Amino acid sequence: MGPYNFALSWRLFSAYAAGNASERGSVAIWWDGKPTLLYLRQTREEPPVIELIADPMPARAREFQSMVRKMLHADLDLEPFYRRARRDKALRPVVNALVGLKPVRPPDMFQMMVIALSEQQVSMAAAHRVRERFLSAFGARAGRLFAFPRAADIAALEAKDLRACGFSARKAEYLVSLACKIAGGEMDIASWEGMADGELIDLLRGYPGIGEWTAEYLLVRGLGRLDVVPASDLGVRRVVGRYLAGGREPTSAEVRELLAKWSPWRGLVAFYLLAHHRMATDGRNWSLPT
DNA sequence: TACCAGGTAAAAA
DNA sequence: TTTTTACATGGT
Repeated sequence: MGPYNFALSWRLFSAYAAGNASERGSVAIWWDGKPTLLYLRQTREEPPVIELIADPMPARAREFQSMVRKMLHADLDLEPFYRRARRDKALRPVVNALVGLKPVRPPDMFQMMVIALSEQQVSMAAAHRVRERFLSAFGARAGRLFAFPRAADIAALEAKDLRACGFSARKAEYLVSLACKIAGGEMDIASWEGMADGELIDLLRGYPGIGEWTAEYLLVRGLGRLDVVPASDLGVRRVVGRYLAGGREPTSAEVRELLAKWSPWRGLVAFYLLAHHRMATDGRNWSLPT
């Protein structure tokens, strides 16, 4: 199904994955009640295939593969997006430089909530360090990596336990409360599947700790709702300003206007702009392994 | 040393 | 109703 640049996609995903994933294609996840280490790589055959090795090989192999396919957006066809983007002066060089890039999403929505809450307000570097401490304290070791703790694991903790990782007292309370709601069934993630983006954003915003930014972030990054944009996101505002508005820094309302014409790929456009800008500026060596 | 960083909710005005 | 403030950590 169209191009897939796994190495590039994984590098962007793993850059801030703390101790959960490595740059070379491994990631620790929970499966069948056990912390499991996965290795992923793309073969050189034509067409390329994503090879998947788990240690130990997991139960329910078919379900397992389906979960991995979701993580990788394996069923996303980029071609319609590229056809549209290549007709646009601003987007053409961006997509041409990043052909085959897809977002990688965490396998678990509670994990995505931990990531989102950790990234509220503070720098990516600060959030990254907090998650490292969180993982080493409460994660489940799989090889040299850690699987994120599940909601039920965190539901059993006190807010002060999370405070010790560097979460603010309020974020710590929100995370324990969210964990309790998921573990207790009050928050039914399976039921989100059939809901429209806007409806689901409104639902999520009703939970303490989840504001507009977080709700939108959870949808696009955690659920793969690629038309959703966290328009108030500072990074999004900056790249949309840089690539689509002559360099000034737009408000979130202006971001929504500037991206309106990209539906149903508004979130994907923001992702591509962020990726392109990061690779151009952050000093990391983004060149792919040979 | 300040100040800012991929926000949120509660207090104050 | 709208505006202001506290919050935690890491980089500059």
